[in-house]
This record gives sequence, structure tokens and C-alpha cells, in this order.
Amino acid sequence: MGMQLTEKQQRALQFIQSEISDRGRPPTLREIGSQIGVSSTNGVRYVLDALVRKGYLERSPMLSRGIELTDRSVRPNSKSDVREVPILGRIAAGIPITATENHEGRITVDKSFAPTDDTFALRVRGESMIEAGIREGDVIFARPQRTADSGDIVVAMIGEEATVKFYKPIGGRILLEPANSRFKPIIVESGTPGFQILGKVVGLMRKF
Amino acid sequence: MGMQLTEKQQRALQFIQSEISDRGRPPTLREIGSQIGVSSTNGVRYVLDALVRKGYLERSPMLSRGIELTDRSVRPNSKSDVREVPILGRIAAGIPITATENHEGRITVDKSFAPTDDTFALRVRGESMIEAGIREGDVIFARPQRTADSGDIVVAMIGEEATVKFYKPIGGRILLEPANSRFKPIIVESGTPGFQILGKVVGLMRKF
DNA sequence: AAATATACAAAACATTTGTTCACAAGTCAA
DNA sequence: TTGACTTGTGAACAAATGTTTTGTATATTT
Repeated sequence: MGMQLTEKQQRALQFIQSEISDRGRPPTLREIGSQIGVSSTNGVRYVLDALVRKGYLERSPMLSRGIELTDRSVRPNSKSDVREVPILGRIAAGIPITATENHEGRITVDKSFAPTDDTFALRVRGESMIEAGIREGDVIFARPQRTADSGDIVVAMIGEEATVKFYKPIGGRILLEPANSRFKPIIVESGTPGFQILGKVVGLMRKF
Repeated sequence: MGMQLTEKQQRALQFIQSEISDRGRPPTLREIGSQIGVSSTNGVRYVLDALVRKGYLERSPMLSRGIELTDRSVRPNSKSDVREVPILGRIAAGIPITATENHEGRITVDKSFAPTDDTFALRVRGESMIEAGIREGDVIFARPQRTADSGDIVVAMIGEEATVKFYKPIGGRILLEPANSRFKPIIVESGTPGFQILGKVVGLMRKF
């Protein structure tokens, strides 16, 4: 079976890819036709059939814009120096932070922001770290680790709540210090059930 | 204008987001309706109208699946491409900001942080915007533009110096306001030679 | 040459999908 | 209360979109 694409097939595939990527929806047969220079919807159909046969597309019959890209034709991010980081939704105690149902989305960032491939991201809620320049709505990146050095900014789990604070061990206790004079530090006996360091904050992104 | 979303609006928006992200196409009115429990397409229409009014969606009339997410409601995801943004070193008056010799390096970021392909980046020096959560060493992303709306954070050129400030036009003058009570606003007569708005700040990254 | 397959065009048709209209129940302010 | 406004239901309608049919030109095979 010839897996080579003709020029029209190639242009149709490219057009479909860029429409999905740019507009968030696949084109209609007529849109594809006018793009690749085929005036009949039946001609387009023919081109799409070929792309389906060759494994680049899937179609849903009788469905408007019922075109999906298969894995092999989803355009890969060619850049090697980036990493896709999951943005975790709610973090709940006991659930592994990598559970995919729990993701709010993914964001692609430079590897310098995501040093290890288990880096995760989190949207900041609340104002407790505002004097450290971390604001509500910011996305922070964290590298998973169970302990931290004094002065690190960490993501910690206290019961059902995830929180971002400065980490300051004092004797047998751990001080979780906010960067907001209106908030009080949290003091935790180390070994308290339900308390856990999830990771160290290594980066931050914000959109204006 | 009430920007709060009702429960149905929220569920509709979430559904639209996940359909676009998972299937690569927006849902139809009837699909949305059956998801959020509204049996009439006109009821769905009403919900979508609200989401458009509140700035979460755009619609194309008479177009199947003619729903697009606005920037604020696009969830960054793996399908979005990345863009390489130049980090400008010194910005000097008169030299085009795109001059390649002038680059400190390049950073790859999600397109949602670099909306246009002429987005540039800049490393922040000084503490003048610290109360806006912008700190020394942060990298800011800016979209080139010559004017701005009041309240925007802009990159402006004053003589030989580039600066990041709040933009506030007052009468024929322009107030460049720092976010630091220890600093004074800069007042510039519009039309002053050597003064120029270079762009509007759209994003920020920080490494810890 | 005749038969067959490919790659369309054009038009008619079927289905999906968005829009509009008429109506109703609930809310809220005057 | 009255009257607007919101948030729908339900049905009819209109436009968009996919499918099918018929036909044509070209290349390939037999």
C-alpha cells in the first residue's frame, strides 16, 4: 500500500492541522476544497478517504467537521529544549499527584524551568505569598521532593489542602511561613499525619 | 457587569474546553445542552450568549461549531505550539529591538505567553515594580506596540534607558508610574524626543 | 483496443446544526 | 401588583455540511 502522500493530500492534511491548531476546530469539506483547489465536495471526500486509508485521519460519518487527527499526524513540538508540564487541579491527600484525571491542563515550558521530567505546575490561590512576588493566579513550577532546605519555597500538603510557603525547620517542628504580614505562620510537628512536603518551587509564570 | 459564572455557564465552558482539547473540535449546541441539562437549543444559546458577554467565548454566526475560546479561557495544552522569544540585552535608543546582535539569548515558551511572533522578552532590573509582583531578575514578555491603554504595564524607552512601568496618560502628558512607594512617577510630555512606548507587558517568568 | 482504476466536477439529496418565534415560570425593582 | 428581565421549553425554519449519484478525463492494465 503506497503510503506516500500526493501533493493535494499533503496540503489538505497541513490545512486541517493548522485549522485545528489555530481555530480549535476542523475545517468543512468545502473549506478544504477551496484551500487545495478542489471545487467538488466529492473530490475532497476522495482526498480525505485517502488520508484515512493511509492512517493520517479518522472521520465520523454524518458529523459536521467530523475529522480527527491520528497520533501520527498530530504535529509534534519539534523543540527539544522544552518540556510539557501538567498543571494540577485540586491536590487532594492520598491521590498521587500524577493522576491524569486531576489535570487542569498542560503547559509547555523551557527545560530550564522544568529541570526534571516529573516537574509539576500549580495555579496559586490566595495572597499568602504576595510579598515574595507570588500572586493569585500565577502558575508555579515545582520539583517533587519530600524534604527541603531552610528558606526554600515549598508546596506542602496539610490535610486536604495544598499550600505554598517558605520552609523553615525549627528543632523538631516545621514552620511554614507566608510572605504576607496579614497571615500567620503555620507550625507543624514533623510527623503529623496528613502533612507532607510535595516539592520545591523552582519557577513561576504569570499572564497579564 | 457581573463576571461571575453561573453553574451552568461554568459547566458549559468546561465542556467546551475539554471537547476542543480532547477531540479537536467544539461541541454543537445540542451536545452542550445534553451535557449541562438544557433540553432546548435556545436555552443553550442563552448560556453561550452569557459566556460571550462575559468574555469567555467568541461565536461565528451561522457556522457549525462556530465557538472559539478567548485568550482568558484557553487552557494551555499540548497542542498549542511553542515560540522562541529573544531575550533582549540592553535596549538602546534607535536600534531596532529585533536586531539579532542585541540578544542575550532565547527562551522557548508556550504560545499563550507569546501571542504574536514579534513578542520580545526582557530581564527586569531594579525594584521599581515590586509591588506589582515584578522583581529584579524576572523575565517579562512584551508585545510590541506604540500606544497603550491606561493601567497597562508597558516597556518604555526614555532616552537611552528602557523601563517597565504602569502607563497612565493624563491630558497631554504621560505618567509612568512605578509600583514601589519609594520611587517617584516619571512624567513625560508626549512628543518628547527619545521617548517611546516599546510594548505592552503580557507575561512574566521567574526562576527561583 | 477494451477494461479498470483514479481523480475529480456538478448537482441533488439527507442530515446536522444554528436561528427564530411563541410561550411560560420565576425574579426583581418600582 | 405591574412590568421588565432572566432563563428557559418546544417547534418550525434556514443555513451549513456531509453523502450519494451521474458523468468525464486520464492513466494503467490486460
